[in-house]
Amino acid sequence: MTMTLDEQVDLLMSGAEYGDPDTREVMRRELRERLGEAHAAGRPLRVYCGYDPRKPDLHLGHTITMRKLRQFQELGHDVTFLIGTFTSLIGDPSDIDKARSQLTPEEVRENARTYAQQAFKILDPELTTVRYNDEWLETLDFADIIRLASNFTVQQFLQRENFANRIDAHQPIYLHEFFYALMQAYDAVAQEADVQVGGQDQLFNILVAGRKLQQGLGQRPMVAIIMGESLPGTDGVIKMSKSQGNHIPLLSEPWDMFGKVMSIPDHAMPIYHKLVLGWPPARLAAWQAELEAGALHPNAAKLGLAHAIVTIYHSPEAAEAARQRWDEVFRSRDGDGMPSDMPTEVLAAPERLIDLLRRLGMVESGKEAARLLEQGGVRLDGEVVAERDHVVVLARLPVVVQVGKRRFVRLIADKR
RNA sequence: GGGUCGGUGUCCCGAGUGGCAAAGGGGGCUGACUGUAAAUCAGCUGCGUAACGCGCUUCGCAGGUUCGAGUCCUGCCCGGCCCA
Repeated sequence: MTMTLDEQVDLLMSGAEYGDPDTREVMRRELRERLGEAHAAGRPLRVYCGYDPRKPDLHLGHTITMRKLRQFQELGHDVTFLIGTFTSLIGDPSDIDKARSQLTPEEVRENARTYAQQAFKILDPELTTVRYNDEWLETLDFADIIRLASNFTVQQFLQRENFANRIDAHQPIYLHEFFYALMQAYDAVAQEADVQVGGQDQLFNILVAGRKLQQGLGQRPMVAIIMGESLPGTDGVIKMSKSQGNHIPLLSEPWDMFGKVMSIPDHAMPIYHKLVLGWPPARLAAWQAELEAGALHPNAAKLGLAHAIVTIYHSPEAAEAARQRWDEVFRSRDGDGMPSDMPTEVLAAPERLIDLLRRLGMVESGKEAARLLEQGGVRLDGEVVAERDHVVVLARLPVVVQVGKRRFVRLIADKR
């Protein structure tokens, strides 16, 4: 670790974005000061990033902040992976549907438990402290909260883009949403944080609420590292999020993960390399040049990306297997295009294909099955079945039922 | 509390004159094409059926008017805006 102070600052500030250059300069300067002081005092900085455990799984989009934490970790600082157990019990205010389904403490604990496991794909478990914010938030009483709230004006909160937009759009803003920011701000105070990492959606919570509250309570305001770019989802445009249905969970199975990565549009490949694989600019530029020169085929590039990502979250072996299966299923133009492994089900008596598909859960409804048959989306051993009344007889067994390109079931007469 | 505007196809956004299974997007699914599950083009996208016919269930909730209601009336619930 022979980086100079300025090199460290450059590294840690890379990817951070604040919407205006002045703020960036301030953060940069403060970070430099702190790093210098910490070094002189021989103590590491306290760095953290908070994650909301309401959703059962983290996805690739979350790894951007984790990689930033990792950088701090590698420079010897104390990293806390903070899990917002308390905040998530309240329910996300901006998401009205979800607000109704409040989680029990047990559910939150369960999610939280796997969260840390998932995070350790990026973070060093030895060097990471996992904490839960109910540790300090639960102890606050109403008087405490009023006192905390008195550090802010309503106008300060209304300036937040999120709220300002909703006022313009005539959408509701609930009072407790203000307290959400307040709670998150208190996280920083309780931990006496030196640095907090977050995404753009946390700009207000960290830069305004968190820093102001620390200052109001006599602490030195922390340095905010707000990651500028967010990862687009599988559609290639909209920020990855579970509610958009375009996310790639860290816990997804190798084959699923591989396929999801393959489904991103070509134009999203560079940002995936940058944000998910964490490629430095030089390497990224070289890769892009190769691509543009035609030396690297886009399909090969994407296969490489999918392989690399599955390798990180599973293993090289799993990535290799997924890739092979991909070739089997999609690359063989005239082959049968079937994966080597697929679920097996028993057919004990002749059954109408429509009923069969529904029974196996390969379609949602009989209507859908009928539609798929009409459109030529259903195959038996690779042959399109068009008659909607087709009956699968026992003499055909074993037979592979295929719906669309990716749903396969092998039908057999009976188990063993 | 008063006035006013609004809540639409259980993914989202959004048209809708009393005849509507309800326009149009997005998303999703299927097919063609290809370099992939990309792009492009086409079709489909409430459920059940002995099924191109019949039935059932949908427009915040509950009633009512009507041969017939998303559309009209009444009450309630939930939101925006203005006033207090």
